[in-house]
Amino acid sequence: MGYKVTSLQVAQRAGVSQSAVSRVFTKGASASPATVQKVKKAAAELGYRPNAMARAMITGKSRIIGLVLAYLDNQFYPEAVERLSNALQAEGYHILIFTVPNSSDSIETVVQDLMDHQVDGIIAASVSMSSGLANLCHKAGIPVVLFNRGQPDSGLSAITSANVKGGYRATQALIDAGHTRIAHIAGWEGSLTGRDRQQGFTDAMTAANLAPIAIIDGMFKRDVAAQAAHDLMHRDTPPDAIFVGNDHMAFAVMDTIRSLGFNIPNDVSIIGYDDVPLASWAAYDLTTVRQPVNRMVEATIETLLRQIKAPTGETYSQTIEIEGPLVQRGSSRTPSSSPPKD
Amino acid sequence: MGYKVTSLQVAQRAGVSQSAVSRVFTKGASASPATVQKVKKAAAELGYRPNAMARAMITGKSRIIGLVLAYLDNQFYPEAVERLSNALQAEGYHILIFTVPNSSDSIETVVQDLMDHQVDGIIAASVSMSSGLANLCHKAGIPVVLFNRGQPDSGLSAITSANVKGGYRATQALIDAGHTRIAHIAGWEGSLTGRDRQQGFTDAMTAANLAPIAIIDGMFKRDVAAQAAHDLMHRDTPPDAIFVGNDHMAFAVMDTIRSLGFNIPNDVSIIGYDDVPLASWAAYDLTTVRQPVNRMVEATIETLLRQIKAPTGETYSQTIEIEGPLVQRGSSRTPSSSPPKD
DNA sequence: ACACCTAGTGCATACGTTTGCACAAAGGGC
DNA sequence: GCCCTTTGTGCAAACGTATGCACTAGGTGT
Repeated sequence: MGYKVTSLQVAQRAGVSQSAVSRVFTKGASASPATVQKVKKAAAELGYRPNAMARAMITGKSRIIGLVLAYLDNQFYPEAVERLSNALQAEGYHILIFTVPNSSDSIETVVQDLMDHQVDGIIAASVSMSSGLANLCHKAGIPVVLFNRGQPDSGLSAITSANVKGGYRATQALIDAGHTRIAHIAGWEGSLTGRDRQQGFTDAMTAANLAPIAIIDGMFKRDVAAQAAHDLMHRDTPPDAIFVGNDHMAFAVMDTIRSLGFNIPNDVSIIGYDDVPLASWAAYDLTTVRQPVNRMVEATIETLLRQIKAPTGETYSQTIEIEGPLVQRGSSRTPSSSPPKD
Repeated sequence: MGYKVTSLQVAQRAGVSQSAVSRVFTKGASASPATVQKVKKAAAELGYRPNAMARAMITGKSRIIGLVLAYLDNQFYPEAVERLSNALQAEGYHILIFTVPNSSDSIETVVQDLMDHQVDGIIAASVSMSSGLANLCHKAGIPVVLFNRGQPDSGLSAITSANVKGGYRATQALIDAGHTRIAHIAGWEGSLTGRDRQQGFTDAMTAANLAPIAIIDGMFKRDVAAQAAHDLMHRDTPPDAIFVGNDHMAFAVMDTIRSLGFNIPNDVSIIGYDDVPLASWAAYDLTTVRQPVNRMVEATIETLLRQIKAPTGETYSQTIEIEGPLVQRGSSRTPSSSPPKD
């Protein structure tokens, strides 16, 4: 029996007008204590709750925000999703979720889908948007925030960690520990995130007057990274340290290297990026650069809501970089644990 | 400039009525080739797309389904979410996502929220619904499918793996390998999933005429399971095998046991449940009972859509149990790798 | 040529809400 | 007791679409 109870039914049961009912349930509207009580009573008896869709249609605000993300196997994202979800829930928003392969054509249709649903805003996690698409959103007045993936001159807001600095810091730690044959298995070079971390790597190497043993694109994928690690360790002079573009790949790298009979960190030091929960588990105990998820989420939501609440036309797009510390664990040597140099 | 273009504007530009436009975009309605062409042209020029909310309001079908889930740190769920999302997307549905702590009061408000949004159906992953809540959904004509968590006489559809049989199978494998001092760190005893797996465990033990060393409630939580493992291994006669209620806990158990100086599987065999991706990674190489996510997702969606499409009033609730094999890996001994008995 | 059916179209209404407007009642300052 | 402000109320018009109904045009069978 799919009976749906409307404000009108509540109204006549409470002996007031339909508008009165609406006002009781619209926060910010005024109603006398007497009406409020009558209406609430009638509503409770009938089990009435305002229809969010009808409300959305008239106000033009759906209180739904679209979340599109590329990877879910990288442990960083489930955590981010959970936090985003909770934070937005607290603000009275809901999340329409989309997972898309990282190809630019499918994201196009997804964003269109989102716009059809009148979402109030879009959070795009680790996906790139064509400038045409960005324009489309802008025209439709839908704010977009890029999460964990900047995009140079898109005019889009973006929240990332300080990837260049983080990459630098990780590499510097390897150098400080006395490593000289250092390789980098990079994040996907098609992403700014990957390129920035790599930039930090080369900056640090150059500053230390060291030449990288190798830089290989790991595509943010386990299997690609594993293959890269395999190749690296089979060189005539294998690296004694590897900075990997994110934790997700670093785990694959560690698995591979160990299976080849090498010891971590005695033979090779490994440093990752993200500090996902798994990094701290004993089986990996991975040294890594922390991405402060909670602060990134806070910044994302604040940026998004500010844009949503802004008077139409005005645009407050902003890009924020959040720094995270290097978390020293057992997968990499420290200066004191290194063999004495010269 | 948040200009929104409506079917009416398209209509007058194409020189037809608003109804005509609607019919062109409503699949199943009829329009002459000439009108179709005129309308499509005008629509393209204006960048028109039908407003999903308005459409939802009039048809009563939002093509949105609500997904509520409790854990996201257990790797099983991100995978499930991704698959559910993709499959539903293919059917033209969208997912409104909610993460809730596993307390019955908060799920109440969440489901209410979902109903306010006129979702066409609800998928509840690993959360329990009070019978009152189940009734509410039934009255509102909103089908509910429980994913990976059955609920005895709720009248709700449920898709689970064959937990009793799975638990039995895992335990039997330990017995076959020659273990005699077997313990069980159970899933949360407040969940049917946890209880069923435990049932399988005790069944197998009884059948083999063995007494469990211990059964401890791990609550599906890493820290609780770790503590349990710690306690177990500090007993006078520690277990030589542990069946853990799910992989997520099993990893914590392995970390703990190894840190105490024991070898897996020489000192202790470990078997988990789920076969999440991480289970196959070299660092854990965990023997486990596979839950076939893809088939569970298929079944979930099929069940849900069938109920959605069913004529109102009729109810096709069904519960499906899907069997999964034991995946033998390195964390547990096999009969041949065991020391010879007698 | 007549009756008949079919496909396509426009008109108008409905979905369930919010909100501007007009107005009534009540309260406050002299 | 009068005027002015405030507060609460109902009426009616939106929001953007789908769809039953009546109607026209064109085609088919005899």
